[in-house]
Amino acid sequence: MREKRTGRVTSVEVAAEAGVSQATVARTFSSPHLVADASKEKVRAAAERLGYVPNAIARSLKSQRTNIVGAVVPARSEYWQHLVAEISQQLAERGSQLLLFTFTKPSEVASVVESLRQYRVDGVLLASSFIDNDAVSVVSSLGIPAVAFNHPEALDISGSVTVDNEGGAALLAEHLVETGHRSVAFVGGDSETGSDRRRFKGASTTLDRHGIICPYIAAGSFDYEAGYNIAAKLLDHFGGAGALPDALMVAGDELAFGVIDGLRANGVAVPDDVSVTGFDGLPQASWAGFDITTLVQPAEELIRVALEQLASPDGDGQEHISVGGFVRVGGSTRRPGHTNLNNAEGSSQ
Amino acid sequence: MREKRTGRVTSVEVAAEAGVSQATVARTFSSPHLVADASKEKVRAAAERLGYVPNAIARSLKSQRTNIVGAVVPARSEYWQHLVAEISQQLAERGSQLLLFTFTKPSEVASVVESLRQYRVDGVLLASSFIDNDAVSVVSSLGIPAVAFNHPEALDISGSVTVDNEGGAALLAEHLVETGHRSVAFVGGDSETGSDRRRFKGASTTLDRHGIICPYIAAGSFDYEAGYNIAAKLLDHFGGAGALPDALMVAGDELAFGVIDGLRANGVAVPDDVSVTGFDGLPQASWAGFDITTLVQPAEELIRVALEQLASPDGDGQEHISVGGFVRVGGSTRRPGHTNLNNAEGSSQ
DNA sequence: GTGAAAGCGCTAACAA
DNA sequence: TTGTTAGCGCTTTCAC
Repeated sequence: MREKRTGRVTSVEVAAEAGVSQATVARTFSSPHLVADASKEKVRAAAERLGYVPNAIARSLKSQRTNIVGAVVPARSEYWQHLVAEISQQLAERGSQLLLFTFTKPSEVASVVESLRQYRVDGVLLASSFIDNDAVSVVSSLGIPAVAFNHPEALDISGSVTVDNEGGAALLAEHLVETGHRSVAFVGGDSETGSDRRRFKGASTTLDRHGIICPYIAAGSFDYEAGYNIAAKLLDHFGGAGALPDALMVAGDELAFGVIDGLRANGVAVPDDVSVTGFDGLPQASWAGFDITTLVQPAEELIRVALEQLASPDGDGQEHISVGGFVRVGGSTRRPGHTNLNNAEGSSQ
Repeated sequence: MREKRTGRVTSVEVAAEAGVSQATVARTFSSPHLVADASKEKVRAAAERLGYVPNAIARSLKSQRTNIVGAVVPARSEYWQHLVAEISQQLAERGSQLLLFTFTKPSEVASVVESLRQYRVDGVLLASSFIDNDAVSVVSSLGIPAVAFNHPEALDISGSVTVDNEGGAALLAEHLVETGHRSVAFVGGDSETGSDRRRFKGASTTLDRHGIICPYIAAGSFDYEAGYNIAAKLLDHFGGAGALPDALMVAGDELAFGVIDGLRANGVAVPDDVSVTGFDGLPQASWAGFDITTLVQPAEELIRVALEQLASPDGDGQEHISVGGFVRVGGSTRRPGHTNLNNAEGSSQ
């Protein structure tokens, strides 16, 4: 018959039970090295008997550190779901907790920020491709360290960590050129976002250097639906499957999934009629059904760098870090030697 | 030149600035109806001027409510990523925050529980198909309300909310029978989990009633990889594509994605050679590439019920609620009139 | 309607 | 090494 009075056991009660002062109990749990082994033993035993657990809320109030990091991310994004898993894991390793906020419309971000302030989180990770600069500046004006993810525009507002969008897109473009693609179009997500612009820039600049002009076509957003819907329009635009460019560079993996499915639904073969590349390196990108050539963002490293920036002696760490990704070659793009390039005769339809 | 001293403005300072007592400031933010309009006005203005935000940590310490709900979920699961988005949204509507914990191995759950205790969350949502009863009982012995998700076995330990696994699988089985399928095999995920067992039970019982014996084949886990890998073994087991049953009922959507991709990689056409059903109703299940027939779990309702249970006057709400799902018919199963049933001659390979 | 005062459970000087 | 003593910033009686 243990008498674990569910929940509200305090250090005072443990102290009484153990026959020591409350301070000794506190120290046993927060700085054990300051307590004699004998006392520690008594305290631990008493705590065990009573079912005592230190109250992190009280600790936070006193120490001004919550060990909680907030993250503000879009609710329905394969990319962010992927990152959240990584964030959560790394935070756990560092002994911190993740307070997660999701939004479906950027306008919801404002109220989220309010909660973040109230909870005095130690830092905030912002999915800021989708968050306007106003929100970012509000967050960092709170005095809580913030790091914007994929949003180097946040200059002078907060730190930021970004995959090298421009460089990554350039790598993909190079790969396409090397594998014999001579005409390429870029399918963007949300042209308001920096990621989209930079990826297009990296792609078009590189292709331009090879004498290829790369048009930008907007899908409107980064989700599957948008990709699926743009596929038919793409066919219209180019005048049929036979007239498609050699390759489509799509701004994000999830969007690319939609583009591929949309094309296939319209009888276009990928990669035989057209090669498709993605961007992100999601786990699903490696699934056999898609198996897309994509730029893999080093998620583990990105998050690690971001968390280090949050933890760094506050304020000055206003750095803007860019991390390189690498190309993963999948089956959604043709290899050299592959025939069937549309430019020749037009084999399909 | 506002003088928002980033962060640490307290109600005392606001009180001084507004020329009222600290208590009035506090009331203005926590129970405004107790404060005269005139005072409220002064306080609000002063707060605005100073950039004051109530400290939720202090509030929690005093009020013994954190307005934080914890969720413990597997890190890499499409299903749980889907639910987390929903949980987060609904919590926001209720003015609560989500403290998210992920685990890759069930053994990690223990340490998570420790954090949960320390943070005195108001309640915990447990992804307990993957969590052993020990962990569940530890959580609920904390005195914090817990609700187990898809784990009705948690009887007498905590409340639970579950989709009607057995009934759902039965619906799918009925659908298969109605659409002319005469031989069916069940591909399970983790046979240790209740969801898996119940789904198989619902399927096999129903099929049995129609004179169909349904073998159980274990993929080992619920992820894509497991599904992909089991496909080849399935072919071995049955002796080639032509010998496959009319339909495969797969225990979860993500697993089904893998099975389908694996089958296709082996030259098996879905649904022409074999129909495949899933279970969960993930957004990806509707993607054109898969478009699977599946049992849709009413996520919104499941979460709503779970949160209500957490919020209910504590303790007694030890209910075990089951919510029905519905069949979404996709293109991964054959319709009546469709030819090509293997049983006839064996058309493929 | 408002203020004074007593904590919530802990941490962190400071003494002993 | 341990105990004593202030608070951290808020909520909430209890008077006025």
